[in-house]
Amino acid sequence: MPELPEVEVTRRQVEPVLLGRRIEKVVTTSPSYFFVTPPDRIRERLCGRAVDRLERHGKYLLAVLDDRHQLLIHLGMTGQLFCSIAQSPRLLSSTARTALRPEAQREFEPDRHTHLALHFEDGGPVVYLRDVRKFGKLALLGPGEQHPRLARLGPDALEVDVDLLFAAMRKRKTPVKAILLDQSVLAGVGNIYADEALFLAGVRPGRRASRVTRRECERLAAGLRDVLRRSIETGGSSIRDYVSPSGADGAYQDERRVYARTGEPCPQCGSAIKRRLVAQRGSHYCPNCQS
DNA sequence: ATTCCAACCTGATAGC
DNA sequence: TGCTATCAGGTTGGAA
Repeated sequence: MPELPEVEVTRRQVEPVLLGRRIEKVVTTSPSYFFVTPPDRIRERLCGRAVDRLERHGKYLLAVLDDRHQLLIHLGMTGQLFCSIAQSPRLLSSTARTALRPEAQREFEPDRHTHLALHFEDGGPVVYLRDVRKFGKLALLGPGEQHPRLARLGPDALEVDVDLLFAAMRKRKTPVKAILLDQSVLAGVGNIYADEALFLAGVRPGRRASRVTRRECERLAAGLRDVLRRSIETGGSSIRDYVSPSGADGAYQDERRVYARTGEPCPQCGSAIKRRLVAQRGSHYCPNCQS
């Protein structure tokens, strides 16, 4: 699901759709794992409010309301935040999609996975939050309240600092990839971009963090910055469930060097990309270019 | 103090 | 065709 670039692309596209529009009606699904705050409270609280701004903290989105309450959104693995003028065929299952004629694919119809729909007084575009697996989270926070999950986040991965990264690696016998995925060290890096940055740095994901040199940390930091920035530029990765709020698929997956390319030739040396479990996550690397 | 691991869900796909 | 097993971009809380 969405990592930093996908969440940032979502934020940039959805914020202008939200700003200055009064919410008239809120539709939710039933209480579930997804709703940290019960859906009836969310409906009641959002009704009549407007969103002042949409912030991103790591992989979290935070909608700040005009009454200073805040709606915290995590997209989990399959979460999608988008609006009705940006329908996308990708929102349907592939089988359901192929059954539709192109002209019938345009209008998004809320389904059982659409856990939140915001309708506005102006009658304009509806904003939807959809999450098939319900690993995402929706929580309402009071004015000035900080959710413990946000409090634990490290600095944003776009501003990765070499010294900080290197310090986090010292004395840790855990794989370097586990450090990159640790949101309290760096906020926003997930499985795809961890693998991509490790490739650019020439470091295997399973290497002990304490064995990563300062020089390699510099390459890792640069790799992370490059990969995250470039992905935001191209609209994020759309490997499985992610679809940008505009409905266009992100294009970054075409630039992936190793992620989900098991068996394909390494773009640098041609060796077959390997896959193995590191830190309980599927990890991809070139056995020749990465040590 | 770290590291591991199951759990939260549903859907797509590979293999038989 | 259809069934089963495996795999998914995340995070947590508790066990080891």
